[in-house]
Amino acid sequence: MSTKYWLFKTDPADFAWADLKKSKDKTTFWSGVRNYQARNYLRDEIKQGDIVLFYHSNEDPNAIYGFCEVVKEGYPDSTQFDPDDSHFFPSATTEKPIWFMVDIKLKKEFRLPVLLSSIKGNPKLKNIRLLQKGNRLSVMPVTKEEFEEIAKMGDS
DNA sequence: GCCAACGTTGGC
DNA sequence: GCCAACGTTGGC
Repeated sequence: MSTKYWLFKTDPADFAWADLKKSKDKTTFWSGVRNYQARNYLRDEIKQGDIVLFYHSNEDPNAIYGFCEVVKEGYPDSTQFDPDDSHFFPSATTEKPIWFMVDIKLKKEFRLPVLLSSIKGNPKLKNIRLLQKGNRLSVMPVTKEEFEEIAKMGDS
């Protein structure tokens, strides 16, 4: 089984790289995704051992701070059942959950965050999903080549 | 704060 | 099943 590579977006006001670093075992559950395409990735395609780039959106500057390893595969997102949670989803039941999450553990912090502007300036990354016009997916695949290029940028 | 792009909702 | 209205995302 080969490793796959992903990019997760987060608004740092909600959950930032610094929050992950403070988390127990540097591990967190990735809850709150409410988009069906992203849900399908979380439920069906993201496997233990896969690698996840960690991207901050709505920040100045936007950047990838490092990457994580998937330590638990898709399971029901508990926030969908909690009426007090902003991600509560009334039509979901524990028998028929709609939304899923995975657990990720910090694997490596980049020496230098890889800025969105640097990604845009790198011809090798011109096809990356992140740069596609109107792209709003918060969970998206990246290729091995794209991951390796970004990891190199973060280390140099 | 603006606004383009997009996903979802709901009336028909 | 269509599609207009609406809310949200996210870069600038």
